[in-house]
Amino acid sequence: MSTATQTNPDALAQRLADSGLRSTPQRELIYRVLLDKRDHPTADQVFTRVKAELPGISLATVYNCLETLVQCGLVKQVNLEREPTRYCPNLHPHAHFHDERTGATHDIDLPPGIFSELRAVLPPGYEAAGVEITFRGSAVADAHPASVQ
Amino acid sequence: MSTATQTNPDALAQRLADSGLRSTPQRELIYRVLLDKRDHPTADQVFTRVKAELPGISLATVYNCLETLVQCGLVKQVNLEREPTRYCPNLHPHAHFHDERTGATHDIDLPPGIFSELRAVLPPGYEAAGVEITFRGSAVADAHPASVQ
DNA sequence: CTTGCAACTTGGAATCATTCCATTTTGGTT
DNA sequence: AACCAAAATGGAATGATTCCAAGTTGCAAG
Repeated sequence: MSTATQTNPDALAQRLADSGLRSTPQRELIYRVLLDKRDHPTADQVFTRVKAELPGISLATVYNCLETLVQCGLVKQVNLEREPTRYCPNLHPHAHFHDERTGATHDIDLPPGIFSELRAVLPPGYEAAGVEITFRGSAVADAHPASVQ
Repeated sequence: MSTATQTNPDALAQRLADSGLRSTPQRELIYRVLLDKRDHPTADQVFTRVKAELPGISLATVYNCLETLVQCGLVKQVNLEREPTRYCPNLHPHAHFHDERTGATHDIDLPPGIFSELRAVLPPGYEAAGVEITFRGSAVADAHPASVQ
């Protein structure tokens, strides 16, 4: 597996360099925080977590860094309804399951074939660069402990 | 086909009554405007269109009425990224295609089987009440004139 | 009818995530 | 060691949406 699809702390410096961007303590910390607890935090939640280690950081910087990570392709934005944007370092193709009872968002791994099946439903002339699949419902406790928010 | 899944102007009074709500000129007009031009307008766009016929209406009322129509089940909200919410009177199960070049949103009819296929990818313990599928890409002009925005 | 009143509408203020901006700081080069 | 573009910072601005308090209206009961 190439660094491009991995989600490890060291991928950051490489990715930044590839894009002609600098590695900064703020960017490194924010990326580390995202990898550390993969519960799809909002910018504000990231801000809170990051302040514990770097009290002087500003919310604007958190937004800036998250944006940078998204540009680099190391992090994906997840938008559910009109709620604040959430950030996800899982680069594998996956869907999201929004548990309406708990408010948690779980990652759902997808079988490789599903995307071609979905593209097949598009009428001629439609070229899809990406598909986003979001389930909404409720899940039994601890089905996927790692992705509970 | 029952009134419940139709999208015609007369379904409104019935649906409102069923929910113990009143039929008002504002609600009727807003619903009519949505049926009239199915281009997934924002609340603001609905406001503009509705003012032409009812100049005294307020934006707050437009939000209120749209919310009421959503509650009744006659209209669905469509959220794309962080953009303003759009409103859609198409009650048939369908996906959305967001054309990044034009900004337009097209409805994509889905074959009936697709939902069970998608539910099949959920791990045990996950109960999906709904699925939302959004494509992002570009489409050739006039592929679906009726749903171009 | 007409009265009563809860439901509805209205305009303006408030909210809140996010972006913008002007200024200061910093990483890395010459 | 000086330089400078890139980055960080705090605070103001933005924009969609919601909230609120006051005025209006649909309609059911008398």
